[in-house]
Amino acid sequence: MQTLSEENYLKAIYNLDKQGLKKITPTAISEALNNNPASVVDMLRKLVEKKLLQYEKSKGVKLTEKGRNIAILIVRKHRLWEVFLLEKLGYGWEEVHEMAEQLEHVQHAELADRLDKFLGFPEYDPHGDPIPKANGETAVTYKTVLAEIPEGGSCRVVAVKDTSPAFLQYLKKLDIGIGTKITMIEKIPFDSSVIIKLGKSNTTTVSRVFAENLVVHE
Amino acid sequence: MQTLSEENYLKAIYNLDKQGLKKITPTAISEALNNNPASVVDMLRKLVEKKLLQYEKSKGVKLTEKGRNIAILIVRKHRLWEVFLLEKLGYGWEEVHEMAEQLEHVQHAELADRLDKFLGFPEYDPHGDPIPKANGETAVTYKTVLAEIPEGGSCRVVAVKDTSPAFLQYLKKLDIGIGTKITMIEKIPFDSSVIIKLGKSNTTTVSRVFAENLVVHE
DNA sequence: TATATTTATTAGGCAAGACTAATTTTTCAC
DNA sequence: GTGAAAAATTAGTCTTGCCTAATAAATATA
Ligand SMILES: [Mn+2]
Ligand SMILES: [Mn+2]
Ligand SMILES: [Mn+2]
Ligand SMILES: [Mn+2]
Repeated sequence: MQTLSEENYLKAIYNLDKQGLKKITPTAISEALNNNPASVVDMLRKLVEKKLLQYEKSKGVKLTEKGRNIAILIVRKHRLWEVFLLEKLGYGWEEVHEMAEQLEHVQHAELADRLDKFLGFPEYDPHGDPIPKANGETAVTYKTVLAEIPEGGSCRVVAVKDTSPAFLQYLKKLDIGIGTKITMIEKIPFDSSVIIKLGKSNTTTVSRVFAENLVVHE
Repeated sequence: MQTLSEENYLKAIYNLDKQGLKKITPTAISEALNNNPASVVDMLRKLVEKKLLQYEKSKGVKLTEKGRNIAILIVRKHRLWEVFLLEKLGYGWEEVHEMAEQLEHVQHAELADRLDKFLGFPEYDPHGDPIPKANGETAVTYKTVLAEIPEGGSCRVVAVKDTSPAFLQYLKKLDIGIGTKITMIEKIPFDSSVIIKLGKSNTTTVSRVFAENLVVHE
């Protein structure tokens, strides 16, 4: 059994790995958890002791099979609870993440599977992230962001990278959600803002930061 | 905002009060929480500081309005989550309490009300305990236990006092649940065991401890 | 390669929440 | 009312998880 804090470290490390970070360092982890590298070093020692990860200064941090399984289960629970909160309790997609951060730590052997079944085995969470299956398999995450689409190209929104209420509320205001079709009209060289067209409606200009946090496909 | 530990103290004190204990002492609280009176004294100091309760050695502990409201909300969430786990996820009544102990601490202003609505505003939890309403009102709890029914008298199960899996599994085995009709056949003076009849089926003998943990009405 | 900068680690502390072992109060019994 | 027993409180520790400051190690840079 792990503490809540240990679970959050495992999840953070798992996510950094999924994001493609090749060398996972104490500093990277401390940035993800918004705490101090010294605290991370303490905790890494403890997690190595518990055989949940390996740490060599040259290679960085690697989860063991056991550590990764725990991390996957937490992510699975997190995303399933987000679906529950949105679909069953009617919360908005900008509200569910914070509660899921608490719910993901609720412990019971069958909980994830029962929730999964109750929700009808959803494949994606409200932010477009794939929900790991009971056997631990996870669909590949799309990595292309709107900023990478060439002028004239078009795509559909498949996920958001940033799940902060600020970003999600802005998307809601622009009427952009998972599945929305976007055409890249023009890229402004000065500050990398982009002009896009939503469906067949009017065009909008969004910032570089915006365009780098919207995950698209096609 | 309170810590998880503070919430558990408030809930324990609220429950002792509901059970009719006139003077709530550090020892009583430590027994409810399965910890040490010395720890309780530390925490009481902190909760007095936060104006969540008052403590005078002569009168014992009393929750303030603020403290009681927090306690009621925790109990409300606990019981609503129990209904959710039983009705929506299909758990048994002996399994839900442990998870509800975790879920009751999930924080969000609207959570209890949304859950309540989703569940169809249930009045009682799986163990027969009344679910506090959004405005804080709570139906009176029945207090008569099976042991108090006179020979020849009959009654219906309305709740269980003990919610441990051991007791609930035993009840399940005896096919006793909320609503089951029981007739008191005989009380054995020697050890206060009682012989009861379930519905119109056969008779069974149960212990004094058993008879004191089954709440009945009529 | 030597120096500057960044990163990692160690050392020393702090707050929360619990515990054990005194010690002081209260309560009970006679 | 006195002495014994029970309850409450205090004192002193421990663990977890975090922090800051100091030091050591690794990287970059010139
Ligand atoms: Mn989330
Ligand atoms: Mn999500
Ligand atoms: Mn319960
Ligand atoms: Mn209950």
